[in-house]
Amino acid sequence: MEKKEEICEVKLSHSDCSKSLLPVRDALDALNGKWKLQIIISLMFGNKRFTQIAKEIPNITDKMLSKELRDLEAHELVKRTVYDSIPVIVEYTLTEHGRSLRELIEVLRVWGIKHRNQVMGKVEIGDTLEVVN
Amino acid sequence: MEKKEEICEVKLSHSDCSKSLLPVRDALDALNGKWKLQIIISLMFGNKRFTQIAKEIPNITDKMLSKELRDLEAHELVKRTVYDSIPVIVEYTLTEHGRSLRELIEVLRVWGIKHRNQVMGKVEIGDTLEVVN
DNA sequence: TATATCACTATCCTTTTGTATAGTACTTAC
DNA sequence: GTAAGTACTATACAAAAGGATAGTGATATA
Repeated sequence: MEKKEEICEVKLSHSDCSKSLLPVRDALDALNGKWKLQIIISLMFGNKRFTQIAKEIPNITDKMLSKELRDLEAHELVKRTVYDSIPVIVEYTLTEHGRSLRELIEVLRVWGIKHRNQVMGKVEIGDTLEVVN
Repeated sequence: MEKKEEICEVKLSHSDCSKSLLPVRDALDALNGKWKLQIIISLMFGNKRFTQIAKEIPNITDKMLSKELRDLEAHELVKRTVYDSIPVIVEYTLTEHGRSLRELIEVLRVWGIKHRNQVMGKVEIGDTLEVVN
């Protein structure tokens, strides 16, 4: 009978947890990898053309930018517009859905600053370290 | 002279944008991949032991869980405690710093639901699709 | 004519991520 | 004594992500 109670407890916790896991998984599927959020940030600051974005984001290669923009388009976060002027101009803009990531990015940015101060200041992790105080 | 103005505009925007990019990059470095946030969510719901976490998160393998827990420990988000009882019990808990991700996860969860409703309902993307309405 | 820009694509390679399967040393349950 | 659970590690492999470099066809600039 102890066993039965335990199962109930586990099931409840498991079910609650799953309810959180699924949407977070969905979000991560759309925003995965090193570059997507950085591209979205760049577009929030008004960048629009391929080469501009490439210059804005340190170390991104053309190949990655091209691939990630295609992914973001498929997820309806970014819109690609081709103007058939001479020469042809390709413009990238955020969709309404893409702009709705503003809050998430803000929270991530604030947490990132905290993380850098609390953890990265002490020990060198990765390659983006700059000396703190 | 048009050129000079343009350079100023780009520089300003670039500098502002970089200020956002760096912390977000820091955050992504600590939280990257498919599993870290899911593990943290699982620990927020009170799970603590290796096998429990493994059961809680769909499709994670022992190898990945083991690796990601080590990464999270290195970033001071998770604490690993060994009790030398018989048999030995290993407990994983969130650190204060790990718990500070609660808001981020909540925002991500809410956005994930919105994303599922707005985008994933229409077209099949990935393997987590369930029929909407 | 030579160089540069734009918006990419192609190729090759390495690293990381993820899967599958098995095994270990211990203990508890049946 | 057999099976199952705990907390992993080891091995082998496939797939995806990411990096480096070069090239393309257009046009614009010097």
